[in-house]
Amino acid sequence: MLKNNIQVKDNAAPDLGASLRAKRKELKLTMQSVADAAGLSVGFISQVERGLTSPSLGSLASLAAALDTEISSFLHQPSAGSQTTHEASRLAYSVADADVSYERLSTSFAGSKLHSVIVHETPGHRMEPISHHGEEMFYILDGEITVEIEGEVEVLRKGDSIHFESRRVHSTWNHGSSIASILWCGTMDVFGDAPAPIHKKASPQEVATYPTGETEK
Amino acid sequence: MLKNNIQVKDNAAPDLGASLRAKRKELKLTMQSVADAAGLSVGFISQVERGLTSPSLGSLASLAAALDTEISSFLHQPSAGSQTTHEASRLAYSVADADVSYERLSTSFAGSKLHSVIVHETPGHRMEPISHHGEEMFYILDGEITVEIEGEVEVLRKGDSIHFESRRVHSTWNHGSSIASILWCGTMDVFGDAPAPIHKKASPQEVATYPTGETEK
DNA sequence: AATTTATTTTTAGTATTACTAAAAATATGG
DNA sequence: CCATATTTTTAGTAATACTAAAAATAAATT
Repeated sequence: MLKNNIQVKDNAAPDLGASLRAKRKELKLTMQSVADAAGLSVGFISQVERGLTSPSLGSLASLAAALDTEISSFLHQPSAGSQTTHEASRLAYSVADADVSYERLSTSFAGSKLHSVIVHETPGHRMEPISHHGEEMFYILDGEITVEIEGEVEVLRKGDSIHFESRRVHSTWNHGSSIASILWCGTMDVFGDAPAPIHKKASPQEVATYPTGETEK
Repeated sequence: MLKNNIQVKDNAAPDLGASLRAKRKELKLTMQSVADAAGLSVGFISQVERGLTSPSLGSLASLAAALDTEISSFLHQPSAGSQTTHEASRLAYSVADADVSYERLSTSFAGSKLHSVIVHETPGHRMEPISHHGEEMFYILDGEITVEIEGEVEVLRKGDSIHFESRRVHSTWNHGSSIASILWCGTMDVFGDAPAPIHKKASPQEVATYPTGETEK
């Protein structure tokens, strides 16, 4: 008997079970209820949460749905991607605080309407909700962020993008543990080369509160 | 015998197989090579890519690794009317020839002026000189290209960018030995959602890189 | 054209494991 | 304490993930 098949085992998701459990606890749900909601058995939930077994994609999808969470949230991977930063000679400058730095990409010429910049955001940093004219696009070069547009929350990871009208109230949050680099492209003049009033209507508690003292690891 | 378990089936990921295939094609890899890299069999790859079976999480992880992509990229859930695109769930389509493929990033809504797309260019390929209205920006995600703008020649490598008025005659050339991936962003409607004639020839037939006549199940 | 050779699809079968149901264990609390 | 809710364990099966090899298709070569 040849036994040359490689054991990939639970290499898939480091602590998928733990994540599922954490989420369930966060929602204060019982195994029974999520089992029902997902059409699975309690015992199985227990096994999955403790990593004794790995759910199928279908079950994981049901599980994620029962927990009202995106399936990919449970599958963080140590990203084997390369990241050579040889984009030399671009000076990064920070405005206001040191949590964010910018690398300007676009130039400005007469009548230019297109602006682009790479934004580096430190872990935990939030971009306050804002609304203005024009439209914009993000492309995640590295790391991951949470984007909220008029209540809709999306998680963007490396390679993902989003395109929307700037007038819709939007905010971002680097929920990850590493710096997020976002390639921003839009029609609004973010550099102030031309007068462009940023209508900042940041209401105090308009945004959902993320940190509830949860001990995230 | 009770048969009350609901068939969630391939509800997990709408077109996970298609995504995997698209990514493989994009990297110009053969089933054999990814099978080897992932420690799986060719036949199985075939089955997975056509949605005949669903890989386990472990296998999916191996597969993602073999394709140098984050696992979550393949598991994007259909969220309500989002304008988000996720890597690998974006289907690349090629126009005219197979030397170039595109991954559309931007959507189009009323009055949208911003368009973005990722362009993959094979080594040696040239983009013919062109001039049109608007402005545009390149950002090199991978590989390197030579850009010529009104006689001025520039070499752009990973992480570099360029921004210019589209009316200036411009052309690009992948002088490197690997596929160049360029994030393109501009004000011209390259997708034809609105009337904007590009250098398009008489063949508006967009040939998907997929097998013609996919047998949908 | 044929005849290679590479690449993908199909087929059939097995070994793995995802999953269940029910019983033990552990906690919760009145 | 007792009663109930919740989680863990156990044992077994039904499903399917996966393989190996053959058939089919496509792509080169002569």
